[in-house]
Amino acid sequence: MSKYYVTTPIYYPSGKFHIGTAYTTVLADMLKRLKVMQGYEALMLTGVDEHGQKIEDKAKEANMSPKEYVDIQAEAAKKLWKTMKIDNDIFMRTTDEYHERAVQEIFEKFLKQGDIYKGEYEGWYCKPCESYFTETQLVDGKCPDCGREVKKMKEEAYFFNMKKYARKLLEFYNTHPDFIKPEYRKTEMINNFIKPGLEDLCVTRTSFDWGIKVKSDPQHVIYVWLDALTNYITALGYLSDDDSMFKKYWPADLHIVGKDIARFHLIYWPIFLMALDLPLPKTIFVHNWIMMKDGKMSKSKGNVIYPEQLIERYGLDATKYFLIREVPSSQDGLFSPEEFVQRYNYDLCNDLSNLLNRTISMVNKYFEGKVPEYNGLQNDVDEDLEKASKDVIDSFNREINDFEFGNSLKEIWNYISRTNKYIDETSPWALAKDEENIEKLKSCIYHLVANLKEIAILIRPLMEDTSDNMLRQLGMSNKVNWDTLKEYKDIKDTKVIGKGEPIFMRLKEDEEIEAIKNMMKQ
RNA sequence: CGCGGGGUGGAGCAGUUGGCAGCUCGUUGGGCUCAUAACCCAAAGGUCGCAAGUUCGAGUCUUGCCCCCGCAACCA
Repeated sequence: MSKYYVTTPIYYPSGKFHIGTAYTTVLADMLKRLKVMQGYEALMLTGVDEHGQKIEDKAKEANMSPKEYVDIQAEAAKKLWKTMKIDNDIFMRTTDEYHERAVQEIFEKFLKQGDIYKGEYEGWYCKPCESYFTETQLVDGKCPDCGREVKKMKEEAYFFNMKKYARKLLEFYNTHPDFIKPEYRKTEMINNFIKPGLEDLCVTRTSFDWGIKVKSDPQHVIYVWLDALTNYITALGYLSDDDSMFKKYWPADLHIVGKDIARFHLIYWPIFLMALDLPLPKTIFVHNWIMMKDGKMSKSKGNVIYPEQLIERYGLDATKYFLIREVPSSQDGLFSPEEFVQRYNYDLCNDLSNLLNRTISMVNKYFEGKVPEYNGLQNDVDEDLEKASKDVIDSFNREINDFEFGNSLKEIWNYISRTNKYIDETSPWALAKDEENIEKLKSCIYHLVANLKEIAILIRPLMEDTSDNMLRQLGMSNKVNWDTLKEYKDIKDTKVIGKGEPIFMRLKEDEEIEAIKNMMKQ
């Protein structure tokens, strides 16, 4: 059995997770479930990155110790993923003892190898905020957080020698075309960072405490990336007593990351791995953001939407559908109340839910609920429909392999439309009027049911509840996998439920748009 | 001359190796009645950012210019 290891980043829990975080996680979850259905031994990792200055500050604000604060945040994250039925196998916390120990060991190894050296970090320091900023981060030469004067300061710090690996990294890029998706992210990295010459990365700080201490120099705390990125291997038990998982699952098949942290994953992470002499992940997929109509989500703009809000009102599957459907790989996706309600109504209610409903109604009306067996190509359009039923599987796979996840859904929905059209082409209500057309009618109904079953399987990695619901109404078992798709003609002894239940009810557009707008103001 | 992405009918977007400009929504007209005023068909609507060039032929290639967005290194 082949393995598949997919990861999300470990999120920084300094606040509530918004819809962008949910997007990444839903995507990873969908791919994991897809691989499981396809017979892989799939493993999904997500988690939280709990160290750093900002957490320390937030904890102080809340009158807690950093550990107390992150305990609460980690629970909140777990709860959200539970609500979203995310099927992650591991929930990583960087405060876990085995992680801290491994990171310390990695640090010492790098030090010994000469990859890490002691130097001086120089930057613009804001005393009240106790933070360093880079030249470009400053706003009008002042602190971007509090607006006060900043001072150029130096502190002792350890650096990772990135330059040493620059050529090797570039060579790896060139010999592994699938390493970075989409391709233009690679170009961006090469032009912006590698070609001008990599700067060494500062990997420790002394200006705060909340972090993993350097073993040989405990005044220093290991800073962000060396701590965070290594979670992908420590989560599997790298450098622990039991590294069987690591042996089995590393290298990762896919890291999913947002464009904001592309640089760290595309440059620093591979270099760390090279320094550890470990194989590199097969693919790192950089996804774009979900933007609000008036730009980036921010509390001050009053345009933040939280996944819980949408789930509570519209259900999990509808929320997940929207997320995956709306973010293209070439640019940012757009969230707006209008878009959300329209997708819900058009795609989920009109196209999908209604197709199931009208089909079940006809099976009952014409065959007392019993699905006729396959009887060949009776109607003129049957051949064309069956071809579509094969094509949709290919196009779905193609889009998934191209990392065009939104398009993969589009392909399924095209197929749903094709099936709706088939009803008009065959006009079963007309066929039912004449006993002579009984074989045609049987064929029509059979094809409709077969298509719906196929659709239920195709959407299953993303929308399991909906898939279950569809199969139940069709009178079928939900014990299905990707191979079940091959059994298009094999439906037998099946009785649909007596009265179809809408899986998605049409929303009143104006009301719901208003409702979502209100959510965003909270 | 920092780097990358984008500028296509009212809105949001597709357009692989150059070959009659597509999709979804909206609009207008029609069909159907199995279904959730749903579903199906048809029509109207674009000088494909601007200009020049290569070519029998360019949204698609070349050059120049104009807009919008992101990145520009230690902030997840």
